[in-house]
Amino acid sequence: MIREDIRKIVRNAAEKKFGNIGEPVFTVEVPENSEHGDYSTNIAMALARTIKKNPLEIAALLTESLKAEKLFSSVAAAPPGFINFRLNEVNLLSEIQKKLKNKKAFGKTNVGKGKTVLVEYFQLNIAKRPHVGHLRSAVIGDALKRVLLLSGYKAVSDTHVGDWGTQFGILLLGFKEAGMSVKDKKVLADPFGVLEELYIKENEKIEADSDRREKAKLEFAKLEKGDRENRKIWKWMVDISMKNLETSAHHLGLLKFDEHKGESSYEKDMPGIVALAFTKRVAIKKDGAAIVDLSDEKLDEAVLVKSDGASTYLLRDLATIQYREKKKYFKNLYVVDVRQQHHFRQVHFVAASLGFNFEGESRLVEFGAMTLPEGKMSTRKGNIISLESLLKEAGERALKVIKEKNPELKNMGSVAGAVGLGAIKYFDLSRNRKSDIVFRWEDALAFEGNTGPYLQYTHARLKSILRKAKKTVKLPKNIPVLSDLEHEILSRILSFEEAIEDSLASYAPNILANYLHSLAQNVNEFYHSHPVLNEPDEGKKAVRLMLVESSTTALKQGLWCLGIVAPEEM
RNA sequence: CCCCCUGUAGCUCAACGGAUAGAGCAGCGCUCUUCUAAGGCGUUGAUAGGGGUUCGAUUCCUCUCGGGGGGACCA
Repeated sequence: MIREDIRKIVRNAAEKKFGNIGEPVFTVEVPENSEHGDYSTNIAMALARTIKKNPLEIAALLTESLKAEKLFSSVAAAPPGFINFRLNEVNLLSEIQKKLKNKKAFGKTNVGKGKTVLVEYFQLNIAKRPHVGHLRSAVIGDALKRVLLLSGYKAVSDTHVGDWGTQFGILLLGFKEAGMSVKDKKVLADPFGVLEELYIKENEKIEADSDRREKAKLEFAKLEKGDRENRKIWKWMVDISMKNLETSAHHLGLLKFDEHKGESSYEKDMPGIVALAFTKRVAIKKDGAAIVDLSDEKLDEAVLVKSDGASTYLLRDLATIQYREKKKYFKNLYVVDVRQQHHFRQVHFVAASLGFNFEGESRLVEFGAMTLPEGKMSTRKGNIISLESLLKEAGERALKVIKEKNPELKNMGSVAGAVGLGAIKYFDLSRNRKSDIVFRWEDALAFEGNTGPYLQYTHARLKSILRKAKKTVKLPKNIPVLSDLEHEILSRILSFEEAIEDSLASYAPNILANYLHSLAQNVNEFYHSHPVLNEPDEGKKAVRLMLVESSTTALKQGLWCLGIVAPEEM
């Protein structure tokens, strides 16, 4: 990566000039304003205190020795003490040319070679249909997995399905009382509709009657103890839900999950953990329950086992950590809603007290809530937007636009699907994952401006040029003078890997999304101001074709990382 | 009561402690005899308030005032 190279060059130059400078904290970055060059560093300002000189003076001194580097065509000091670099164009073009030899591997690095990272996301609940609230975890997790893969990591994705817990007591109670059976034709015709209705009704009853809650909990306790009938019904619910999960994941275009280890799969490990918690005096008994007092951490009480003997979510998560610890993953990433932070802190402390290695190797990749303009989504309010209806609407709107703009297009249906999905995913991924998102149809399904379709469209236009150009032209021996815009675009394409690196470093897909949008803006400006096919100068034409080809490649690969398909035409 | 997040343009969002705080939408004015106008160009417009740390603060600390979330033997 160029940025790394520049870092080393700058550091060496500083050491040569000023002797032992220790390990100064400084950055090499792409300046916001392209007039400041392709890269810049603040090392002079960082060194100012230790070597007691004016930053600008230091920058000027370093600039002198850096000018000899053949990587740069110019190096300049600028107030208050930046050093700005402009890349040598001959070098720039040949680097890009190298990258185009293997387009599928564009942006690929081996920084994660030999390391396996577990990513947990799209944690659906059994017997509930996925809705837009589940979207964030899915698309962020999927994007992380893709970026990890491109960076040379091995990635293991797991849905960690919510297939255990009191909710099944609630469902079982209602199911059995209504005299339903897993063989009923009525039930089989629309299992999710039946279960959802059941769940809502049953919750209402429980609200009104607290004895009923005890009954429901008893059903779950029975299930956990192995009651045959309850197990049978539960198994059926899990089976149909898993099928539904696969369908949703497929419709969302997610990479295949490596594991679907539901909470129930840790059932056998739970008693051991409880025993360990008592032996280590981490847990105490209280009213027949096993609890951990975390009031010193201001985290209240953590419950491992309830008074009725049933396990909790917390215990299941501890078992999950124990299991994953044995796998020796390089990192465990949990892509979860920020609202679960309290719970995860509890897990964190209990795990640490039990001697599990949680800290350092596991971390939350938390994201903000998705709400509706009128407030929170909830099943009870009945204002849930299902994932399927969102995807359907997206596809329909996209198709309408295509019919209007490009009625001749072949395979309209699949392009519409890609565009609709692209809009939805980009809407989510272009935002800082920690921010809350207000879901508005007109925003989530916008096709103009800073949107997924804008990037897809940019890609499709460039592709069109390449199709018409037919053969690629070889670069001439004498490289023509590039315009500032051409230079900037080529330089940005070369920093693709850095966008990936930065995006991964903070698990923030929006960094990559911003990079792509900015690239697309430059490319669109280029598109309208720099003719390619009609350019009479063969040398310029060749460079422009290369620019188009490399931009296309970068956009396509970047979109892939976001889980967005880039159609050839749209 | 305790904990966490958050306050940037009319709206929705960006900005590793750096240079003139960027986009998109909405508004206004241009732009399809040229490679896809889902585009391009121009224009109006913002860091809630007070202290502090720093050569430099939207960013870090602190207080005030707003907004949101969490703290169930739910998940």
